[in-house]
Amino acid sequence: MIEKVRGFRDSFPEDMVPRQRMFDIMRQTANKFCFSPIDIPSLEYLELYKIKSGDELLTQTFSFKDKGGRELTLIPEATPSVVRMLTARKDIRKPVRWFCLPKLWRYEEPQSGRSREHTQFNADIFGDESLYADAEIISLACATLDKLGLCGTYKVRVNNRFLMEKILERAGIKQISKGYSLIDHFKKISKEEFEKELMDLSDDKEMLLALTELLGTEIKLSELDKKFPETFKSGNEEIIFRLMNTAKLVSKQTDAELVYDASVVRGLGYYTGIVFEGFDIKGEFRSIFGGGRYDNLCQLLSGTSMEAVGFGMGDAVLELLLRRNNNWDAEVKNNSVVFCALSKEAIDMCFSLVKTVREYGYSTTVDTSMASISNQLKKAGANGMGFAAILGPKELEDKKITIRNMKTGKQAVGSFQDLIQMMLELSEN
RNA sequence: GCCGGGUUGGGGUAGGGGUUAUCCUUGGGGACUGUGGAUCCCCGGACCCGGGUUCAAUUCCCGGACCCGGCCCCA
Repeated sequence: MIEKVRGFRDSFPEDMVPRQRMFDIMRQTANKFCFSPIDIPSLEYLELYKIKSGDELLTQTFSFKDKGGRELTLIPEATPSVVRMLTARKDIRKPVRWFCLPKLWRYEEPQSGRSREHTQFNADIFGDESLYADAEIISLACATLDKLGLCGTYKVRVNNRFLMEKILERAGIKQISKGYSLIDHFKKISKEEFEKELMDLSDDKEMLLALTELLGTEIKLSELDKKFPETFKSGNEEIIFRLMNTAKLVSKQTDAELVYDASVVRGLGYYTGIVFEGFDIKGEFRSIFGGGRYDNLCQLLSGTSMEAVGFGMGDAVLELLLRRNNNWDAEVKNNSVVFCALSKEAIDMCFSLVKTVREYGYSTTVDTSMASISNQLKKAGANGMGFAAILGPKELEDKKITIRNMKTGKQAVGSFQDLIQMMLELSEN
């Protein structure tokens, strides 16, 4: 027996059914927001990731040399490929709204909500620098979660990289990237530890105190202009208003709570405006989705300048969340029928009926086991079938068929032609 | 890459230096001779791998693999 590869997961029907339902909702929601589907390759040149990322990322890729000595890698993220595809075409009208559901791979230690292979719902808007694009991206992420039945269980924490830069400068912090790195750890390390490390970055104790205070506070975006500390406000009014207006637009699409949270900086260096993360309100899991504006990345990767804003939503954390909300079941399909054949002749007859039944939108199969009727019905019930169509010597003689609603137990007998009609009638009650 | 805890049939478990390895469940078959998850009967199925200690290891020791969780990182 050969074991499966570390960090990879087998997915059996009981998981794939709810997972497909989740992916279907992602696709449907993206379609409703007029995002077009694309697909990206699973392999790219490692080079594609060297440009924007440090060595850290490269050690966490599944990469190898192909037979021609080229360095390839299973893709660790979607954005570079999407950008490569977009900039390869000069004829695409802006703005561009694209989404995809690629599998991504990361060579790191598996832990809760994170395996070495996962699927990510990825959506971007290119060529639109406006706050409307920011709002649409966040709205799509929220609308998807709402549609999954998660409304009220999550909130979105928002920040803006420009605003943070100004704040760090005002706090006297010169090493901006070190500042971000420390802020990223704000929620993970103790307050004492944090303050100690913060003091190393600047001498302005008063400002650092104000910064620590701000980092520990969540402000509703609708009240940002009133509640934002005066110390950091002047000169940043424009960014604050943009954040507020973005939130106002998002609130037309979702009831999800949007809060300003200075500790959200995202690990990435390449974000250039708004950054955001979706969080489970109970705080049990890692972030549900994350994203932001990255207006400079296209230029870096391809030499073509292009504004962009997008998000990624992994399936692993989402699955944990849906499981916790008891929304991860393989539900009974009312439009499924099993033909219970009780004789050889009946089996033949069943097979000449299934095509029509399928054309009417039902999922159907024939039970050819020739087991007793009670065993066949037992099996049908266990398999969650909506109907059982029973065909035995009795029915064959009369050229009729018995149809049973497996949920209600109600039955009807009629001609083969009436089968669909009988199922419709049995569905109604 | 690092740290902690695990690993007994498909799932959940009991046990334990020498036994036919326990029980539940799932799966397969059958009875109830054409109407459902009941009951009864039968069957299949496991000690993660390698090395060491020992007369003897599934059990003890060491290493590895994998699983769970955490660090790093989060694209």
